Amino acid sequence: MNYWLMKSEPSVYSYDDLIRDKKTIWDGVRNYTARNNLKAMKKGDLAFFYHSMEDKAIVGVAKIAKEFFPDPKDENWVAVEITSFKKIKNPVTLAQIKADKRLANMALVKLSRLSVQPVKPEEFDLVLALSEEK
DNA sequence: GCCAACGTTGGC
DNA sequence: GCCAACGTTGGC
Repeated sequence: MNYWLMKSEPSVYSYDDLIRDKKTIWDGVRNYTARNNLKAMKKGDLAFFYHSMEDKAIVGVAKIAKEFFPDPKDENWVAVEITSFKKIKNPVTLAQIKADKRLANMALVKLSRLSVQPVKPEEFDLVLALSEEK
């Protein structure tokens, strides 16, 4: 199983929106690196849901429900379908991640503009552990 | 094929 | 609002 991180501006589409909708099509990705990551996703993979801009925090976990298919809006690109999986207890902020040496190599820090990025299993576990802390 | 100009993302 | 980082475009 692989782990991912997908970014969204909460004012556009938030994790609470995903909870309300149960599932959503993740389309509109127009970056080759991000597209390659979408294509590498397998059904059942888990992805952190990151709120950019206002929150700058990981707020939930989504599950890949459907592997890549052509983006309904532009078939040169691809989309996946995700479902809400788990809302994180305490959001893990970008500042927290940057402050933790063990997470300093996360793509979120290194490749700050990439909207769909891979997460290492140990990073995934660490972030979840951070979210359990007060 | 190089690279300058330009556009976009997203943190600060 | 600014600007750094980075991706894309287009002239040569």
